[in-house]
Amino acid sequence: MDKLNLMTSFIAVAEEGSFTAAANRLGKTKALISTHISQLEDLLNVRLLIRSTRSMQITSEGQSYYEQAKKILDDIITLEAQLLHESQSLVGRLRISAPTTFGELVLMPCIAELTSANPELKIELFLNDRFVDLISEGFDVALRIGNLADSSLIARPAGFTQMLLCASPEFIDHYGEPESIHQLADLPCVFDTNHRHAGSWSFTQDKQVVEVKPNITVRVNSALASANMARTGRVIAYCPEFAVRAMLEKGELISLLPHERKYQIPVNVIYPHRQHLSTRVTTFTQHFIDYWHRMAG
Amino acid sequence: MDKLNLMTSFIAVAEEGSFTAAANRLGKTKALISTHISQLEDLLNVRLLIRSTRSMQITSEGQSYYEQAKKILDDIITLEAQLLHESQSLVGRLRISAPTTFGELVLMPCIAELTSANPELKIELFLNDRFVDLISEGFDVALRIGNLADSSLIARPAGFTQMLLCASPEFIDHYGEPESIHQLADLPCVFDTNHRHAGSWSFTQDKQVVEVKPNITVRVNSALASANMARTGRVIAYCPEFAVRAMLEKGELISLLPHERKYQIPVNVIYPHRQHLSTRVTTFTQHFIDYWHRMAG
DNA sequence: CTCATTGTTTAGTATTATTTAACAATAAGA
DNA sequence: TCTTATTGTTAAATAATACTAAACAATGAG
Repeated sequence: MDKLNLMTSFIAVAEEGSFTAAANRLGKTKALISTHISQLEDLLNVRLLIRSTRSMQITSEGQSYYEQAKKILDDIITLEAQLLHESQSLVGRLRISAPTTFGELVLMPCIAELTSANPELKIELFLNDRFVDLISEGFDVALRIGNLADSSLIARPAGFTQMLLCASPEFIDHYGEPESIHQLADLPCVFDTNHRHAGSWSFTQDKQVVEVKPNITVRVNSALASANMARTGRVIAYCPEFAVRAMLEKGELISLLPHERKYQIPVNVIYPHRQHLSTRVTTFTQHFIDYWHRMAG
Repeated sequence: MDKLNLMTSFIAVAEEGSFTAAANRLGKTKALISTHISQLEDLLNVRLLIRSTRSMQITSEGQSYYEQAKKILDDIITLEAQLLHESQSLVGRLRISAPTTFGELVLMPCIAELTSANPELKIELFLNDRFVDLISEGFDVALRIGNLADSSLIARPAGFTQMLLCASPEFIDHYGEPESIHQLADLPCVFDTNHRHAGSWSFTQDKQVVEVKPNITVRVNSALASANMARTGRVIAYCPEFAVRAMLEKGELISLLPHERKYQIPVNVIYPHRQHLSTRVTTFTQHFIDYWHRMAG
């Protein structure tokens, strides 16, 4: 038995002063109102209304129940409205998980735009290159670079990042510019261990993926660290474009074999469910995708 | 859909941290808890819990909903407990309707006992010899002397009052003591118009009711007034015992034909319904009935 | 006195609540 | 790595209830 329904019926009767009027107000039959009041009285074990077929009078218990029951129904309406507002406006906390270098170089300016436009939005960004359990660590959303493992999580594709082979001008002066990816087996290379395939780099040739095993002299679990390593002039690095963009623009690194079709890796926004997404999550996602297209395009 | 049920399930899940534990606590199946949470989320259009099959985490919306929903359920429990206490303890108002003379002579001492034992009980006593509509005038209880009209009201028999033929010693000195009720047709009488049968008095002889038409010289709508009239020595009165008891004890009036079986009229306590009587009503009723038996017996 | 209207009751129907059982996902233990 | 036990979800079946329609008794208005 739906107690809130009974309370609603009783409040209508108390305010209208009649079962029939209350039934009309609620769009129900008077028979239903009658059983509702009886049920409520049985439930509370208290007489709420003294009634004959023609006249009715509220008891003193009924009066005090009316006042407080009305307040409770009001509280529920207020709670629901407030909750909807909370989820549909850009206030409150948004916990984001992202890979370290990606977060440092790409996400910080993107988030800066969002927070300056929405000062009540509180972002908590956790940068970590290991795979994080969104649910148990309570993340609202995560960014993932690379192909996704099978999972119950929901992915929204945001685009791609280009992998680039890079070396410094000094490196090229010393070793000459390679003319084929197969020369990488003979040239000193730094390897970003965040990549899936341990010890090999992937390239796209004629829409086919080609794996090459470079001559690895240094391994490090950071794309930015591998780019900085290449900048010293000792090694070639294979980095996502966002990690080396600034260095390429300054001439500190040069993109090797630029006419080769390099490997593209997907960028995804991940969330742990599909329904009832808060506006915080959807707004962040859309803003990031826009930002990413501006940067890449 | 019973919203309070959904809220209860959600609160259990939030506190137990698991659907299965919540189901055990509520004595329901986990399947039900699962659908309850889904329904609540659909209803509110807000994600309350982020969950996989093994781990779960409350959202920030879920947290704020939990806190306020818990408060609302508490409010309902408090309201119901308070209401029950209000109806089951002797505090508050009790509106009583009673015939005038009966109230003045019998009820006042009876009520005095009750209120001195229960100082928080507030009695409102309305004395009136016309028939009062309990419901539209908001009476909790009424006392009725005499046979009841058909009605939807509930009657609880309290006993009887004896009708007595009375005259003063002066009257007897002057007219002599009558030897039969049939002499009343020739003796001056005062008639209490509160009686049902206009112009005749009823007696019981051999378990048969006998009607006698007295010689009415005065009519008045008050038993006490008719007793006081008899005390002047001019007339015979036919009064309920409670109206003349004090005068009989003082010798101001004498009961005529005491060996005749006089007419008994019922005393009833009336209330407008049968269920969910407040303790105020049942306590008053029981106390009155006890009091009445002490007086009569 | 009749008539219209009230709240109640009952029986029937529509809707919802709940369970059972099968399922996919996953953490723990061997 | 595989098995096992446990989690939350889902679908189908059933139990429970909400609701309505219609007939009813009570009563105030005209």
